[in-house]
Amino acid sequence: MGGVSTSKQLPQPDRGEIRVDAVLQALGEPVRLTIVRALAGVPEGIACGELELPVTASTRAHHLRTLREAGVLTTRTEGTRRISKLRRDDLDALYPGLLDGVLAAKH
Amino acid sequence: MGGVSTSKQLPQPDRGEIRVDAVLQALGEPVRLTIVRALAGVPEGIACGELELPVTASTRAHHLRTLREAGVLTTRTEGTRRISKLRRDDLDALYPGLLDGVLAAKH
DNA sequence: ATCGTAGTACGATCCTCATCGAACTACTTC
DNA sequence: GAAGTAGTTCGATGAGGATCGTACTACGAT
Repeated sequence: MGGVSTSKQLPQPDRGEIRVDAVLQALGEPVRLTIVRALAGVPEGIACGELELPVTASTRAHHLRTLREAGVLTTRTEGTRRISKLRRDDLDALYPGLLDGVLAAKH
Repeated sequence: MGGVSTSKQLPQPDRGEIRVDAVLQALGEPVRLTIVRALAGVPEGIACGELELPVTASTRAHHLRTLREAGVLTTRTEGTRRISKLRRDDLDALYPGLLDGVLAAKH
């Protein structure tokens, strides 16, 4: 087939639409916090399948959707893969220090 | 009676026992976030009754307990009143920037 | 002791949400 | 097209928790 590399951005809130309630609620769930910690170490993003989590694929998809709709991460479709990465710039601009503070936590 | 002013500290986790999951989950609830915002402006603490919230007294007590057990605030009994204040020092030490980031949020 | 005030504890109800399995979509390869 | 792979969506289930009213405790004042 043609060398057209499809790449679509999944729906997500603009920076101005992000609500701190939603962000905190999204981060306040162990599995999702694990995802955020994993993404924090890989600026270029991670495919869903690479994430090692103690839940099934459908639950993982659910958590990624929750994080995306809260404005915590962004997801881009590349072929059959979906690459997610943290919206560091937006979060740091809206809530300076929040993400770093969370990631500084030992346990 | 004698001029003995009773003053008791309600049970709360030590700094080392505070878990980031619990803190984020506690903050990720609109009413509780309102409480935290109110406390942030009054370093000396606020009595439960002073808080103006769209919930009944029992629900307010429930949220204050949740915040206390998560390590977000501390409560001291003074006579018949219970004064709550943010555990700023502990939170800033554990998660530097987190609280400030949350409080920086516009809405 | 009695009453009033401040706040908590308990039990019930209702709603949100984390989880799973199964069915489905989208892309790639053969 | 058929098969395979990556990931989502849907429906059901079960657990957690936000809320309320009522009963209760603790302290202060009369």
